[in-house]
Amino acid sequence: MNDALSALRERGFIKQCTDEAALVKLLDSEQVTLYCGFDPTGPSLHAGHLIPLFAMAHLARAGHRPIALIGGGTARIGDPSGKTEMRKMLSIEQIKENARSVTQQVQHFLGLQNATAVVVDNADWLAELNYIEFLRDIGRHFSVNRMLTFETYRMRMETGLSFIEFNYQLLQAFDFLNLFRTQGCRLQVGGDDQWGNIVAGADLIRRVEGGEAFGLTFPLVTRADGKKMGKTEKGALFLDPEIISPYDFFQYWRNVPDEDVEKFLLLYTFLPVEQVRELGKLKDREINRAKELLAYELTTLIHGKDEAEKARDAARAAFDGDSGAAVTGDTSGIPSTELVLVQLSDGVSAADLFSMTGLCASKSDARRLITQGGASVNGRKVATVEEIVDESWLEGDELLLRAGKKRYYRVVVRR
RNA sequence: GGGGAGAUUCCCGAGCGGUCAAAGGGGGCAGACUGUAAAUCUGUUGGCUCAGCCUUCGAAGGUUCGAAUCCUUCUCUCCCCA
Repeated sequence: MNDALSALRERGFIKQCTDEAALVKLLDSEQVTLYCGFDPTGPSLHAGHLIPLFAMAHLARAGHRPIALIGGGTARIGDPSGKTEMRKMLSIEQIKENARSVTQQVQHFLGLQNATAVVVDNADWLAELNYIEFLRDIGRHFSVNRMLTFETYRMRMETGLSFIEFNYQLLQAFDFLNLFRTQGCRLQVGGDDQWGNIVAGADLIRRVEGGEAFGLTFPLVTRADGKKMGKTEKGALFLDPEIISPYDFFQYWRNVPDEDVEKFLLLYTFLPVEQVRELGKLKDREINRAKELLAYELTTLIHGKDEAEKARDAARAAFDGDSGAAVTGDTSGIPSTELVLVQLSDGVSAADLFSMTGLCASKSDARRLITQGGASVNGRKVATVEEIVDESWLEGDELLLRAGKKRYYRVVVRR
């Protein structure tokens, strides 16, 4: 379990640490229990959660004991960190449902790394808190003056901050204290936006228990092209295959900017550092090999080897040939819907087909695409808005719709 | 509690009785160029049964031949005072 921290540092995981020298010593001398929180504010984890997940996996591999804390309680409050306005409140039912799926995803990911996936939900202790007791025991340790100097709150002094959000930090600090007491948890890790909350927890432990606890944050990952990390045209890059298909997930990573490939390989795969450095040296079109590997490795971790191979093969089939030519090869990884043959025999307008598959948001959108010459079916360009697609367009049992250069969708005909 | 300002299409932000589906920018999408990259240039950006029609300018009413623009009430936000 030596050098767990330097390994993380080498891969680019470390942004801030409360007392690095002491933490190194601790990590080198014993098995450390650590935790990271995941608020179930959405139906699924997304790309932004990958950094803490990977970090926990690395620490687990080094012999330490990670706990994933699902914020079923804190999600009822809403974390103001890094947000310019209050997000809308989720219903308790919604949070519970989110917590279920998030728990599963965390367990799945950490399970693959043979990490003993301890998962706890802070609703178990926060939901029952007694307000008066909490204020007396915990609240008195927090200085409003000091909290107001934190960037998080200062920023919100402009736009407004409600009392409910102002309390978030106390609850998260209490979580840390609670895990310190019940699990012997000594370290909390999280995104850098959590720095204030994490430090507040470590402080609370020192004040209440006189114990020493540590905090460690990860950098906010950015993309070289300035686009928001993990954002797709459909929204966040969720890990749930029902929301983002493995193919689209694969494509996101396959299309990352050149400058980011090395950084992402270090953060989002377990490939050895030396190998990543070699891959990072690739130039021009060669760098695409590194991008493909990044996409393949990560898709394998999230969706499994089969899905990753299908996605990779489908992407190769769709993009390796001459653009404009009909696609040959195994495209089964590309998302698809079914169409009954009878419907096709009667002919379907191309605009309908494109909006039906979700490649275009609306029929007007499809018309626009066709007018601008960006629509094709099985390599055959849709020339006019009036174009009708019928059986003569079929290639085997399939219509491979292409919108623009990169977006594909399959329509499989059922006979 | 009192006084002031404001709520516009994905975002920012013009418009202040008809010529407004609403300037400009950002973002998105498409085309050219390419390496499924970046940069650049061009086009496009509410919906539909698309040379026409329908629904949008916080919500509900009202005035008018006609409203995003005027009036009333309501909801919310920000600022100043307490």
